[in-house]
Amino acid sequence: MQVVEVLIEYAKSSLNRPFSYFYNGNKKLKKGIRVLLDFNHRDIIGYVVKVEETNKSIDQYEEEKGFSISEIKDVIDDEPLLNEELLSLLDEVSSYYLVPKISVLQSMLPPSLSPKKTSLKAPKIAYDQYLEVINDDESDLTNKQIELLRLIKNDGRILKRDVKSPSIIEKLLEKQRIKIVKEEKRRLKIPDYKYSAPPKLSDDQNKVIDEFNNSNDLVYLLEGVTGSGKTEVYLSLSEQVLKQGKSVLMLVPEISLTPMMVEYFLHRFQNNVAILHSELTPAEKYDEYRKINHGDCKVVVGVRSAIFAPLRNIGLIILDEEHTESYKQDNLPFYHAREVAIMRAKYNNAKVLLASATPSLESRARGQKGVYHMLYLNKRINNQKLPTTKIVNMLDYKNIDRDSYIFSHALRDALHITLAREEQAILLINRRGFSTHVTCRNCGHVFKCPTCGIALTYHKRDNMLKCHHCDYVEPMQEICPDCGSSYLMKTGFGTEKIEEEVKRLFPSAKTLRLDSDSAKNRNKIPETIEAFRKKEANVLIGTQMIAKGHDFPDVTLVGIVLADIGLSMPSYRSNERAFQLITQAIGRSGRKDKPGTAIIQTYLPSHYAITFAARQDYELFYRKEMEMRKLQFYPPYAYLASVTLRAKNEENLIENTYQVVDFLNDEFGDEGQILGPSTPYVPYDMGYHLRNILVKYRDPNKAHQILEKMQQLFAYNSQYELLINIDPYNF
DNA sequence: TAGACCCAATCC
DNA sequence: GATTGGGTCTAC
Repeated sequence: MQVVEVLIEYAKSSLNRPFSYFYNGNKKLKKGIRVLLDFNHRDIIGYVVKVEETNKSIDQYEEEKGFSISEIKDVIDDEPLLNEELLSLLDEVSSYYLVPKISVLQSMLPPSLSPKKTSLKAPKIAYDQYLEVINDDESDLTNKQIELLRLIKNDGRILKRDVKSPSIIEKLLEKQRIKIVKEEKRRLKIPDYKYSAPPKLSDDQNKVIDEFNNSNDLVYLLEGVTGSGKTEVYLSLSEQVLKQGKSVLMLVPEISLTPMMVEYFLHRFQNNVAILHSELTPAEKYDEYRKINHGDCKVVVGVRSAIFAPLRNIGLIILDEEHTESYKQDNLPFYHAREVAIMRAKYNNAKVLLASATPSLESRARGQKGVYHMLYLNKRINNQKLPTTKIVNMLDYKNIDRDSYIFSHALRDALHITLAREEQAILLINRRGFSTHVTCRNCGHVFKCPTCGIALTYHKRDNMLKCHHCDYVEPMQEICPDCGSSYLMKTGFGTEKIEEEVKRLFPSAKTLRLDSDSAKNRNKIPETIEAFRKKEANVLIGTQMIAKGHDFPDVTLVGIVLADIGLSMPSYRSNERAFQLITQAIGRSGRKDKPGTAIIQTYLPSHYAITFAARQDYELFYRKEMEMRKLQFYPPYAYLASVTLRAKNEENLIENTYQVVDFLNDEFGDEGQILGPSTPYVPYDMGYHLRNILVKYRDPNKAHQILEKMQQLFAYNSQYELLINIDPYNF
């Protein structure tokens, strides 16, 4: 009898322990395979972490262990799913982030291989069938048969489904002239790119590459202004690494926003490139995964989760736009791709290259301290000038256009001039929908999401109220459900409202809107971007997704309709976010030979995040923000962990949260600061109430011990659920 | 995580 | 007395 210990598919810390099952079949079970189990009257998938051969009887075994064990229902895999490196990475990630191991496994593997019940229904390997000649003897064949035989011989082989007459194939097979060869199919369609030779590098680019090559540090931070040629540095370094027989992992924030990076890599490395991102279908993901795993592709371009790609012998890991928050997963397993990249680089003896025009404060600070090796690309390749920027104080009514409380005179005039010149403008408003709140003027009722408790946003196009946190939607009401008054007020504005304003003020303007509402399917984003680039419209209105690295040669005006939105978010990172967003958005104005203008409307005209962004001065912003972080004891001067408790019963929840707070206060003493409990911005979730605790500390090793102890004491509890987020972003 | 189980409320 | 609904518990 074989006895195995398995991790079960439920990603909960209270179930993050092995369960035992026996197996009497004739397969030799291995660590790292999936098995089908009966767990508490349900069929689930388990992941085998230990196999033991025993002569004991089941009764004996149960007696010893003190629990009953049942039999494995089915064995799913023959071979382990993960290689040695990923297995050790699994341990490292789950222990660093204090998250259930199974949650890390589920992030590492594509849906078809994931230890989840749904993987059983996920796509299998698809094959292409090819016809190949084994004997070209043409005797006793009909003319049609000879024709096909010659065709196949000529091409070497042809796809079976391309041949229209299956009967002729049958005959040729019967007469043993041809055979069918099955080959794994790659369902992701990638255009055939011709190799494009590298352009001649600038002196600055060569300097960066030399410095990178001639040092032995683990992590490099490349601070390079937009348009300084970072991509070519990535490509050159990747080429070198491939020549050494090693592989390359290239991470990008979101593929739909940066299809350019994928194209560059495909041009240089063709079918050596695998692509991994969230918009692939499960079948496509599975195929890409296997190609990487088999070593058919040595370059992976992908988003956050691609950091777990099963590449072997990695030489280089690049994170483009390293400051991007999408590198941090904000649900289980809460990992940050940068930290996982460093773990993998250590194991593989590889290097990590982080790059950004506006690096995250924590990376830049590590660069300052010499933990990361700083590299710089300060000059734009074609020496474009920075746009002229104007900050408009929206508190001063004299600045505001009376006809439109949203537009200032400055922005309206600038837009007018831009349209008259037949140039293009981008209007950024980092909020989608029409208005942000709907309130009853009579009784003060605010329409809120019943599942998460945040205010609903009015969307005019479909006359619905939508929750921007979950996917809750309800029809817009005409009367207040509390008092029956019909005096409902819509306050605040988003992209929809701006689009309407532009159309009202400039009836001849052609507008395009791009936000996650208008971009429902995966082609919509590149389509809209392309339409705007082709000048099918002259005003592009959108959320932050229009601010990212696109190149629009005819945009000469960028208007930031309200720069304060990010700043009012309750997070220690809100200044950093606002600075990065404004800096990036302004950078879209005035490419090529035409000078650009940017207009920033704000109620906080002297806020340093806005003034430094207007001047595109990263260094000054960095210094000022570092002072603030030091003063307030936030990263990079402190480490953070957040603890969230989630329960149905709010009274118990509050009491339990205080117990956890007391425990943390006792354990940390003056080695940490415990903030909270507080009610999160999103106060509840599917009928569960939430409370947050924020822990700040200097010594991550000590903190890790305490948090682990806390988890053991409090997480194994059915009254509430306890979630730990190490290095959280939203606090 | 989700089925089983338990208890109370509700029905006729 | 049977049925329904909500809350809690537990898993090998």
